[in-house]
Amino acid sequence: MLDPTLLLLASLANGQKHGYAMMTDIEAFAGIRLGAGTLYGAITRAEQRGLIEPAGPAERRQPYRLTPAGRRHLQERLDLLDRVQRAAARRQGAS
Amino acid sequence: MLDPTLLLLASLANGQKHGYAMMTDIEAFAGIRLGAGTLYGAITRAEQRGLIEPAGPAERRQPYRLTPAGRRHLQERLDLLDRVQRAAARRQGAS
DNA sequence: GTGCGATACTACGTATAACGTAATACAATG
DNA sequence: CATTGTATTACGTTATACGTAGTATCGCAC
Repeated sequence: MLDPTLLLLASLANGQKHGYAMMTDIEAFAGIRLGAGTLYGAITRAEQRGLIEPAGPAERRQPYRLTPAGRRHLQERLDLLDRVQRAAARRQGAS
Repeated sequence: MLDPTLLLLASLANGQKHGYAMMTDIEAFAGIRLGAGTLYGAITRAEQRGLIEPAGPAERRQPYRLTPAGRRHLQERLDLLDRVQRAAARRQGAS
């Protein structure tokens, strides 16, 4: 539907969060409930790609924050999203 | 990256097109070049889901058009995209 | 009229990742 | 002290994104 990675990055744009907090946050701001498998999978991959990083050592829960690369990546995605959304909406409206 | 289905529906919002035309159109308006496998796979699935339908019989090339359901689906996606984009952009800007 | 690139689509195989679910554990609340 | 919410890991399945190769037709140049 919508790239979980984007949702995750968007959630962290706000400040650091741990996985479960991202889950509820994403549900609140996007209306999309990511399952555990989807979310934590995406987190692991985003960390491997250097888009997010652990913020402090893990206890019971592991907070993450955006890296500079992650913030750049998010911005690029958002710009693309905006371009596509506008182009498509123009067509929908007009046709 | 961005759901091929959305791109395909957006491309058809403009008027009916066959596969290859969608490919070049999508590249032009979104800057995303979908490979043959991705595009025609998405077309087949979109047709099965009743989002698009063949516009006339196939000769060498098969044009498709949006169904009403497809147009509705596109609109919903675009609304969602817009909401998420705005929410995330606000966070990026502020934070 | 032949060669060649663009058009148009089909048919693969592979890899990834989305998704659901179950399991675990601790924390808080009644 | 039992139940619900928090927080994460583990795992199997399935869908699908993606690339590539193959086929065929078309149009244009030479």
